[in-house]
Parts: sequence; structure tokens; C-alpha cells
Amino acid sequence: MQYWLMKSDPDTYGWPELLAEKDERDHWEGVRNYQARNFMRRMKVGDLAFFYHSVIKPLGIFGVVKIVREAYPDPTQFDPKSKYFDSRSKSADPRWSVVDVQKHESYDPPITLDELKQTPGLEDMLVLRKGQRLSIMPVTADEWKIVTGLRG
DNA sequence: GCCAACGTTGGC
DNA sequence: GCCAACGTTGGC
Repeated sequence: MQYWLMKSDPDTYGWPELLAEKDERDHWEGVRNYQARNFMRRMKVGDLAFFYHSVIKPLGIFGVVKIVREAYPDPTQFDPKSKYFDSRSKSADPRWSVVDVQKHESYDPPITLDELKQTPGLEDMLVLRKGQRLSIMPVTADEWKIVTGLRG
């Protein structure tokens, strides 16, 4: 069992968009960073991830998703009309992956970035590190326990 | 293979 | 809107 944090700009795709999907389930498209992609490829069915909003306030964790399907090719990389189109990616050897996620739990109100910063024990959490721009990052079991504990 | 230029991310 | 951080690109 592994834990993750998945970041999204809610202008592009936010927590309400996931909840509006059938079965509150969707694929996580558009990752175009190799390190983030490699983390995604390590995800297993049953892993849990925080759904984090960046850019638009309030910044923070809006809920938890469960990984329900492991990595498979991101269809948008082959779609010339998509902003995620990658002309160098070949179907025989797809460069980019998606996983499927499903809502597991909602945080209302969200756990804000400020709240995370004020919580003892999260000093080393990657999402709090300056300059950390990865859209997908691992969360330790200790950090997971502390954060989920904030909402009992 | 190096590294300067460039583009993007994302908190402030 | 600013700008630090940092990944990617491309000339050499």
C-alpha cells in the first residue's frame, strides 16, 4: 500500500469535475513530466492519493482518491487536437501514461496549504518544499496518518 | 555532453 | 503580476 499526492490546477480540472463523473471516477490525463509519470507507473490498485488544488485559492487537499486502474497509455498524447498532444510519442512505445482514480473521501472544508504548514510532523512533506513542482509525488505513511488525522 | 536560453509551474 | 525554481530544448 502506497500513498501519493496528485496536484491539479482547478481551472483545468478540479475536485468538482471528478465528482461530476460517472461513479466519481476518471482517468488522470496530461502528465508530461517524466518523474511524475514514473511515480504514476508505480501506482497499484488500492493505493490512495490526496487530490490537491494548486494555483486557485484555497490551495490545499480537497479529498482522497483511490487508484482503481494501473498505468496505461494516455490517449491525449495521440490526439492532435488535444493540448497534451505529443507528436514524438509513438503508439508502439507510448511515452505518457494515465491511471484511473475514484473518489474515496471528500474534505469539506479542504485541508489548506496553510493548515499543512502549521501541522507538526509535516516539515519534510514534499508538497511543502520550496521549488517542488512535481504534479505527482509520494507521501510517506507517517505523513498520510498525520494529514488524514486532521479530519478525524 | 555541456550549458545558455527558454518555457512552465506555482506560491506569494 | 512577479519571479524563483527547474525541466527541456537545441546549438555547439
